[in-house]
Amino acid sequence: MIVRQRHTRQRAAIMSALEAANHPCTPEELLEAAQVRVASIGMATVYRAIRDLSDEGRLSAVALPGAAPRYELAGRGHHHHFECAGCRKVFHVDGCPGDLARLAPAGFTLEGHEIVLYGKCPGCAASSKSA
Amino acid sequence: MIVRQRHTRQRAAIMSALEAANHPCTPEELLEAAQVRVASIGMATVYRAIRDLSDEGRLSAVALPGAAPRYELAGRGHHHHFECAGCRKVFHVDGCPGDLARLAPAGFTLEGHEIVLYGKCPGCAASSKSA
DNA sequence: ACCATATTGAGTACGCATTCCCAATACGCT
DNA sequence: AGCGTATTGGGAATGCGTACTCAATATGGT
Repeated sequence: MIVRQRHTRQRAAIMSALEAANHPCTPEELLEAAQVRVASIGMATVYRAIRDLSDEGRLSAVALPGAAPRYELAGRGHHHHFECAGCRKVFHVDGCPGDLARLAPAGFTLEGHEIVLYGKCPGCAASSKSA
Repeated sequence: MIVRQRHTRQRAAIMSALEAANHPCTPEELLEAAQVRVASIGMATVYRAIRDLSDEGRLSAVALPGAAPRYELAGRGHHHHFECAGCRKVFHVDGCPGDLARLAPAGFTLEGHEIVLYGKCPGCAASSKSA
């Protein structure tokens, strides 16, 4: 018989870190969050988990302009992201303006789109006021 | 007297390559295009020109998700971009849906946004049909 | 509990884009 | 034309994110 994949504390720690965070995380963020549960966990394990979980379709990558990719739980449906200019954290945005096809120049076939909002998250907006 | 900056064939070649291309270019693209005019030009010069011209405000960087930054002539006003899934070239998109503030979650301050369209440019749409 | 083997952790290696280094060269003011 | 100096070219060096190596360990079916 072929053993495909084992359930390890490390992978569980990474998945629950991602669930708890509720926002797309960098590998670095995942490492720190997972270390709370499994102190000895290393970067290589985080990257392997990201690769394997992505292959299984349980994780999806979020590419952002000029930033390292983040990872979020898959199955959230079409949505976009908000990057805070203060803490650089990335949050989910549930709406979509739709109807972007009219923006595409003539002759271009539109297959998809990405929208990224920039600004301050509630925490950073508050601290920049008090500063 | 302080000599600030000299006009060199290299910098002129890079600027005119950018004007001729009429789309945001990678440093690599700029190198190749500039080599048509100044055969001996090297990457270091391209990167220096990008830095200096950006500092002067004549060039602006275009960051795209999961792709190396492109550079375009500054002063084009608010616009977005279209990345071809075939040739990976990036094109200008002149419209903007506007009114993205309502997408931002409650408590978030919106300061800017980026929209990237994906699909096929006219050339790649044609070649994928014939293939 | 045993054992075959998938997984881990730490360091090392890698790929890529970008910058540095420095002697040779080109610019442009006089 | 002469000269001081900014610029060039190209190879080497850097920084960063990510993948590999391999001995030690943990997992889970029996």
